[in-house]
Amino acid sequence: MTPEQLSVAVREVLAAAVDAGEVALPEGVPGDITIERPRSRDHGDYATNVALRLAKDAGTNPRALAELLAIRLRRVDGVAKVDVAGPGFLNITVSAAAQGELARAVVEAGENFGRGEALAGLKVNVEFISANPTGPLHLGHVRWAAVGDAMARVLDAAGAEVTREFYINDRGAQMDLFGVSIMARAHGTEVPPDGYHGDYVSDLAKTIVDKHPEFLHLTDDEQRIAFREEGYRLQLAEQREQLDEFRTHFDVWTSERDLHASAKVEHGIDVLRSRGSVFESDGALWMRTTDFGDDKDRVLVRRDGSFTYFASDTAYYVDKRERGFDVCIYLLGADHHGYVGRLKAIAACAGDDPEKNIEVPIGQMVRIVRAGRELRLSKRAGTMLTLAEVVDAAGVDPLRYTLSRYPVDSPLTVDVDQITKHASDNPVFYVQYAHARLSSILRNADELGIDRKDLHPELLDHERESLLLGALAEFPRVVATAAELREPHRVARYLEDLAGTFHKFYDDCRVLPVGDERATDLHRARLWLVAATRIVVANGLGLLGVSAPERM
RNA sequence: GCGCCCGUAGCUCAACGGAUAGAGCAUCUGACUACGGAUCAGAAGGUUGGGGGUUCGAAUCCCUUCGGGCGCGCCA
Repeated sequence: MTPEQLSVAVREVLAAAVDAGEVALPEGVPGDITIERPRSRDHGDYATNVALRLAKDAGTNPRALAELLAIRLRRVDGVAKVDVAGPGFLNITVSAAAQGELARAVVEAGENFGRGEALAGLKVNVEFISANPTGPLHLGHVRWAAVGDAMARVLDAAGAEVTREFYINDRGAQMDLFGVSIMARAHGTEVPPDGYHGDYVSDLAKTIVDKHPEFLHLTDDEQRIAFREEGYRLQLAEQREQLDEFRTHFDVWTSERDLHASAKVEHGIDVLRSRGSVFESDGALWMRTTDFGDDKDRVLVRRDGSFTYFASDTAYYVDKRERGFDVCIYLLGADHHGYVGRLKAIAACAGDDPEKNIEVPIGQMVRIVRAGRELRLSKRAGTMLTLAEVVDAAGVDPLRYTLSRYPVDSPLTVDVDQITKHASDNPVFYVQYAHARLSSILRNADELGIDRKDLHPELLDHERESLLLGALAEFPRVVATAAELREPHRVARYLEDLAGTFHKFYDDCRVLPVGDERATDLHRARLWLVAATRIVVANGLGLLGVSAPERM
């Protein structure tokens, strides 16, 4: 019996009580009845606070209402016990047979277990990282690579149609500065103070000169462009390669230049003009974002006729909506949170609902500590820790896991020594180990020739079996909640809890026969449970883009 | 100055407005001649920064105050 089924049962019980005239609910029977897993085992398998919530409407006290509902609830098939506790909670214990059936359901659903329809029909665009192509991706970007990808996977699992998108900021002054910096290195001259000083610029210069020695003989103006363009090409290719290795794949790469080249910027401005949000002043073209909560109006076209970065943003949003996305998610770092107001204003100016069509979760910065001291990452100063370096040192799985197990709106401190040298402390191994153990049991069962033909769910009545089944039943709700709240870290936390519940079960409940012992129905029932648990662990790790190893 | 985010165990962090605030790491004590000890059992560790308020119930919502991070360009 799953929480979903229980929720339905409670609603039916309420309706029946109303029909029987035992209780009056002027506001009707609520559709959303909360069934939760109580923290304490003493409070049953499930608990609901309906009586607390409805007492006022029913004009009675919560405990009396709870007692009344308990009587009917006890008659529901699969319900073993109902207690009224505390201020009026209903604590429900499910029968082992009803609970054990879940093992079969999970095994039959396989990799689809946990997937749902909560967000079915919703077209979602998730944009993240969107780094400038003027340097390697660094640890600061990696959090969004891990979280953004996990978010996309979770949204997909909840039924949404998801597109992962990377916006390439390949226009503007910083690109020229990048070109000039490479050129300086190629000639062995000083990089300008506000240029890019990292060692990688020298490497780029060398690579480019080796390949294109003729660049050095071009005019200065030609060289600036040649080095800029070649550097751009190499750097973008490197970013893609590193993200590929990090198992973060984008469906769409949109270049800011392309928005301009394809006249989408003009089109975007036209769209907003037609909605009356564009005006001219001081020889510049503006968007009246203050109509929608922005703290100041924004310039689209400068007095000299050139487009601002904001114009690209505007056009980009219009373009996304014209491509049919219902929701555009921009995962930004806290250093960009000043954009939230204007992005929301863009949506509003375009006639959309800024509360619905656009979401801008702000990820707090990753503080990076090494040997007790904070590292400051700066691309221009050249002090950074690249994605490639950290992946080499820590491995993709531990890194992805570490970065996606925290909510993005909390600042995160990563100790580089911790994540590299002491990788075995990482909770990812606790979860992966559970998967390896589960796989091992299933392998051994195969070798012993034990099948799982008949499931006798009522035999799974050990407390640890019950806890494990209860944990498995939570998975679909965890996925749905993670998707709705855009909080993939919930999946990681759930997996740690599930792995712990499994390890405890393993410790107390022998799964396979010992020695010459014959396989009993209990062995087989536990094997079903093991098979189901393995599936859920694997599915959960998959949502985080972390591998589920059969052996470690 | 204005705005956004954060403040929870020694450290890193959890906790759809729910019951006795939980994990991991670190510390201490135990458990392998049976399915993987990368595990398990247990101990210790807290005025959820402070103060008000809302209600059956607040770490969570509101106000206030203190502390930390970040942002406020016709830059990108």
